[in-house]
Amino acid sequence: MLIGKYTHDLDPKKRLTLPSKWRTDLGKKVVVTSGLDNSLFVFPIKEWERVADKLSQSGLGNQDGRSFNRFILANAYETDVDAAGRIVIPDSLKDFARLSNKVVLAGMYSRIELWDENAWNSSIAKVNGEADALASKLNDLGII
Amino acid sequence: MLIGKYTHDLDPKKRLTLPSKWRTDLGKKVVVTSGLDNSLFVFPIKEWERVADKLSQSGLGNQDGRSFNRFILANAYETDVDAAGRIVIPDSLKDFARLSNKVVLAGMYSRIELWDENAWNSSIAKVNGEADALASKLNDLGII
DNA sequence: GTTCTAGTGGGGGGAAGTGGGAGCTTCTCA
DNA sequence: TGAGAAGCTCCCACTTCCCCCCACTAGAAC
Repeated sequence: MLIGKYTHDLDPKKRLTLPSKWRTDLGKKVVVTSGLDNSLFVFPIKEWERVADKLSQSGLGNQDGRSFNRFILANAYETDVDAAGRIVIPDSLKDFARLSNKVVLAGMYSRIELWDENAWNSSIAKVNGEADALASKLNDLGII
Repeated sequence: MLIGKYTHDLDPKKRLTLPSKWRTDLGKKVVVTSGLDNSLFVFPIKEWERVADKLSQSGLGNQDGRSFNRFILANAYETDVDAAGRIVIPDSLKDFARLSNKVVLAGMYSRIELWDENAWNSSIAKVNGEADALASKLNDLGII
C-alpha cells in the first residue's frame, strides 16, 4: 500500500531513492510521467498498464480528452529500479516539476507523486488551515 | 473495543507503547495518520483499508479532492506493532501533533487518538466548562 | 513472598540512503 | 575516421539510523 510521505535527495546524477517500504509494491519497473499540480506521477508497471488502457479507450471524442492523453502518455518514461532502489528522473520531467535536490515522495495508494519540497510545503500549508472543512468532509464520507 | 484513556511515554526513539487492553483489537499492523484538532488517528489495518478505499474512489477530477487525498494519504504511516506492543511515530506526525514525551491515548471505539498531554488537558478543560451546552446538544440529537 | 505482566530503556547488527568510481556507449568536432 | 568529451549504468563504499532483541523495574495477582 503506497501511503506516507518521504523526503529524499535527487543526486547530481538525477537518481532518486525510493523508500524501502514501497519497493515490493512498486516492483522492479515503474513509469514516471507528468502529473497534476506540477507534480510527477510514478506508477508500478501493472498499475500503469491499467491507467494507459483506460486513457486510450476514452477521450478521443473531444479536444480536452485528447490533450490530456497526450499530456500523460507522451511524457511517460519507463525505467528500471536499480539494485539500490533508485530510479533516474529524465531532464524533461525534472524540469516540468521544477525539482531541485530535495524531492517529496507522497504515497497516493496506488501511485506515488513527486514534488519539489518547497512546492509541496506551500501546497499542503493551504490544506492544514482548513480543519473544519476537512472534518465535515470526513463525516460525509462516513470515515469518522 | 477501543475505549478508555491512557498516558504513556514517547521514548527518545519515538516509540509509543499501546495499552495491553487494546492489543488484540489493534492487531499486529496499524496505520497512524493526521487527525483533527492537532491529534493523530490510529486505525487497525482493517479499519484503515475501509477508509482508504473510500478515499481512492473519489477521483482525480477536482482540485479539492486531490488536496484532500494528499493530506490524508501522505500523512498516513503504516507500521508494525513490535514484540513489546509499541509503534514508532515518524517525525512528520510527531511534529504535526506537537507531541512531547507524554502522550495521551484516547479510545474512540473503532480507532484511537493520540494527543500531547498538555493539548489534551486544555481541550478537556474547555469541554468541562461547556458541559451544560454539550448536554443539551446531546439531548437534541437524541443520544442521552 | 513469589511470579507474572505491563511499561520502559538501551545495545548491536544490518539495512537504508547517499556518494563516487570504472567501464561502456554516444555524440561532436577536428 | 579517430580522439576527446559527455552521459549512462552498473558496482562498491561509507555513514546513519532503524529494528530486533534483551534487560530492568514497578505493580498486580495469587
